[in-house]
Amino acid sequence: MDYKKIIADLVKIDGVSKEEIYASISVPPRRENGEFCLPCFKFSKSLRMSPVAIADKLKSELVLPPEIQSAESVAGYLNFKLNRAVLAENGLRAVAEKGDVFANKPSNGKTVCIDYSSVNIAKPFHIGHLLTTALGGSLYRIFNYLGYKAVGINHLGDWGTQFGKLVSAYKRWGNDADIEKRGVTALMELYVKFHSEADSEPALEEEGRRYFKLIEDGDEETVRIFERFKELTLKEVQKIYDRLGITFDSYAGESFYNDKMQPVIAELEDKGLLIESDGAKVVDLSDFDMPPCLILKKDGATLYATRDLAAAQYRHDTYDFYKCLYVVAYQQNLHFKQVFKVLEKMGKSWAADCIHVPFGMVSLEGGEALSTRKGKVVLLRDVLSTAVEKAEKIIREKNPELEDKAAVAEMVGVGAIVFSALSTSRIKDMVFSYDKALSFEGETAPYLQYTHARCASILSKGNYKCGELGNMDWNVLSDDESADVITLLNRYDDVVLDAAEKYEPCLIARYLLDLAQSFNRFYIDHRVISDDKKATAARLLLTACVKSTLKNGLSLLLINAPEKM
RNA sequence: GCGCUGUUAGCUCAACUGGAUAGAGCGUCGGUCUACGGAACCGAAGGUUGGGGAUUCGAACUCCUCACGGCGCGCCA
Repeated sequence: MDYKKIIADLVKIDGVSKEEIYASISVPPRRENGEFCLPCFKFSKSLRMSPVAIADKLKSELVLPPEIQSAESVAGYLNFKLNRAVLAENGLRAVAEKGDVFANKPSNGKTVCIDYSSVNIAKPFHIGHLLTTALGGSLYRIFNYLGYKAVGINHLGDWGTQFGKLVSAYKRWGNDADIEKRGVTALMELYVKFHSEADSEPALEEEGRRYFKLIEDGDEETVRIFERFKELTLKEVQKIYDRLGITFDSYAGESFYNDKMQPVIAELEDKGLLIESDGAKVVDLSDFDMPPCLILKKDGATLYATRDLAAAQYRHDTYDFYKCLYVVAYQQNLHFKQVFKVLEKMGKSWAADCIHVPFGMVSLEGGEALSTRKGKVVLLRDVLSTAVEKAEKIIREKNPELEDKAAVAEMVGVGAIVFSALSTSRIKDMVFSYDKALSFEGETAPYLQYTHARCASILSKGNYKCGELGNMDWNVLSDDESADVITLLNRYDDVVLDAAEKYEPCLIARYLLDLAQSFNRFYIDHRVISDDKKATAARLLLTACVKSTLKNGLSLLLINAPEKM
């Protein structure tokens, strides 16, 4: 039910289109002014009337439909109060129709590629990777929910001389049993050792380059070693993805594009875009006030941008995407601007559909940057298990009878961490602190999960049956608290749409907090289960709608909602 | 130096895209339980929205300018 449309159809202003009126309708900041309002200030000039007079005049001309209870002219605003019984009936029926578990919208035939997480081989998965992983994973679910086909791409960092160095270190100091046991940690230590040894023995650098050349040339033994490191890393990282509920449709990373760059380079050459500069080959972007985009090094080797151009072309050819998102930190703003501009200069009409979705930096308390080499890392695995342990401890205190404590603790602990990454605007920098990440009160996932469990508990006590509307008294939902909940419930699909358009899962997070808060207020003030059967039926339905919306919204944020906790 | 970005309560963040008295959480202080789950709810204190200018009936939001922080600016990715 689109109340703005009802109001826009209702109000007639000379020389102002219905669309314009629709766009002007907003929500008053305070409840006493109603659910919707039309500010009349901007019509003042063309109508040659004061806003107050306009609002007065409009009010006198209104013929109110059953959905609207009253209209009032207040200081230049035309305020509308809804008929709350009608609001409740229409609003709750609409949510109830979606069922206990919302299904994804019907397919719209559009594909959205999402490049996210993009782990580096032989590097630990630390909290610096949390944002891209959570944001991308959430956008993946949001687009699927809205009827798109999302394609998750993990653009692996699996190419470069660093891997030659790693092989070199492995050959010198590697211990298979240790690597088997400690996995990526052992690999990373080898890599760090290589660097410290190379300081005193410069020949090592050359050796590293030589091993990388062997990988490039397809030397059987070296490639086998490298492939094993790759498998090992992916196996380890998969455990994290499983805990976060994240999946990928493609692991085509840097090495995948080795044989796909030549055609792109040739095309650039053909189109006369490739020019020489200080021995390197670049695409000039001075027309756009940007530094040139480096395509080939002096020695003819390809670069980051070369690979991204090939990847974009490949994704376009393979997926025919509607949008191709790059969920990558804002450090690479310029890089993506350049790459997309080069695509545009190449005449790719789809260049405009390539979108960088930037997000802020993660640092440690005290302003320290994360650094793998300096050992300044907080492993995501450790953060997750710490959170889960804490959740388990709290469950043992608060709900010792609970079955499946471990499973619920996993949902709560992991949820808290993921939510902390998704609850604020992407672009803001984030200082990681255990204290904040492990908070389970206030604006957190456990608060939302708790509210969901509270709903579940009420529904089970009230013997609520999903889909059974039956005979109920809608008037009992006319109070402020109920109306707030129902108004919010009706905004859900708009919020998800907005989150998709802006690539901002935090909009859903904020919304869910509002919804949970308004429900908890409702809960405190109104008894759901009472002797009045019709009233009980209505309040149970409201509770069920809140529960299913919370559950669906949380799932779009990669968070599970237990029935009990 | 140039470019991008950020700056809102002690701290972390909102503000329906230019609307009415700028709202939440944490923290502080004070309340609400013989419970349909207290991981909750209510109240209080706390703001010149970084400074200054401009546009507008109206600005946290648009424009200009300054300050402070982050990031980036050719052979890494």
